[in-house]
Amino acid sequence: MGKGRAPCCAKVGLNKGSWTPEEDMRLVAYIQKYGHANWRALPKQAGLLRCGKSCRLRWINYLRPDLKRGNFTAEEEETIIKLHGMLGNKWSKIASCLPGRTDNEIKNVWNTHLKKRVSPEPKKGGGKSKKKTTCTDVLVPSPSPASSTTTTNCSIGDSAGEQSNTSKEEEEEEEETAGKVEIPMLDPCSFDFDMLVDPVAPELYCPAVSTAPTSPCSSTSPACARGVDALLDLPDIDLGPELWSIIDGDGYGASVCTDAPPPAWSNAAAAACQANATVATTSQEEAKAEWWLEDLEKELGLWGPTDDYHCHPSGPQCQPARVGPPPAVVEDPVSCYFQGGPTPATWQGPETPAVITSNSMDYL
DNA sequence: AAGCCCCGCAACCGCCGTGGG
DNA sequence: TCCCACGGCGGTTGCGGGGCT
Repeated sequence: MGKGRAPCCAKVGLNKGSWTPEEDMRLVAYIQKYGHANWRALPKQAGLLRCGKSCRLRWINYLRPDLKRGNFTAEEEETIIKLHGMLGNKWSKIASCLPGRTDNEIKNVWNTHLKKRVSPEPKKGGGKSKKKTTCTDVLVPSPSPASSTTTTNCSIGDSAGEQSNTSKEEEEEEEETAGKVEIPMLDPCSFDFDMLVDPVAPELYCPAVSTAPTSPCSSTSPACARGVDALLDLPDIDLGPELWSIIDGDGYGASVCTDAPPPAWSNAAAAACQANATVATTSQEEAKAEWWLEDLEKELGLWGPTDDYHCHPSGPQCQPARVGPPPAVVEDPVSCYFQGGPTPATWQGPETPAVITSNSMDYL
């Protein structure tokens, strides 16, 4: 199949390389409002000079609100090693076992140091050892019950949680990867990995709209975040000062679900969106959406002083922006976002974003 | 202090599988 | 049944950061 396949997009004139904060904001804003039903059409509709694939990758690997940032925990490493032993380079499958982690991230981690750990290679050139905080060095601050439980639940061996630096354990891991050791608690032959929640699956963002996976109007997605409407007067919006003012709260409170969905939407998606309009506007949801958006804005450098982090001065709701307990200490909001951040972590809403809660691992 | 070199990560590239017309 | 478009996946690359000499 795949005959006569045309390029995914006309690549002439498209931006390549690193994404700019502007592009990120556009992409996020667009997806928040319209979802990502059609990646190919998305960049055009969003006013991005990017390939659809590039947008998808950027969203999946970097901009998704449920991403867990920070170093891999020992448990996660353990899981990766074991799953890799069973599945091989099925990064997406492995990623489905590690909530908040992307296949790309896992692939990188594997190629950079887990592979060496499993099958150590002689260090070349005398081994210039760069200071490298191993994944076991720093535990990802996971303020959320969700993120804290997921890794635990996903652990397969009973050694989970232990530092796996001893040579003995390395040997064991090697044996396991060679298939010589029985894998407790999980039989890859009988286990249906497809049952796992795909971290990339749209329904993660729209769990309440099963018939419209890419509908942005999920009650758990940040879809109804403030400012999105205005921001998304795309593709003609000019990312000038007015945009930032919009982002800063001028458009706050508008529910995207009250808007007519884009033509690309299916009727079901549109209906679901409309149906959810009333549901998706609870204060908690708004707060969550704002929480996430604020974090993203912060990350993108669109906000100024860090003390504005939780309470933007121009925001009309400078009060209870966040429902969950405010991060005890927010020394660095950016790193906060990327490490524990806007994930549902601090979210206390009834439907803990589903995303990839520990329930996802119940299949194990 | 400066240059070199290595490592990690983000992003790109190309192929594959699937679904629709 | 064939063709096409699209999303997804895995491999690879290149740049930037940071440690070492």
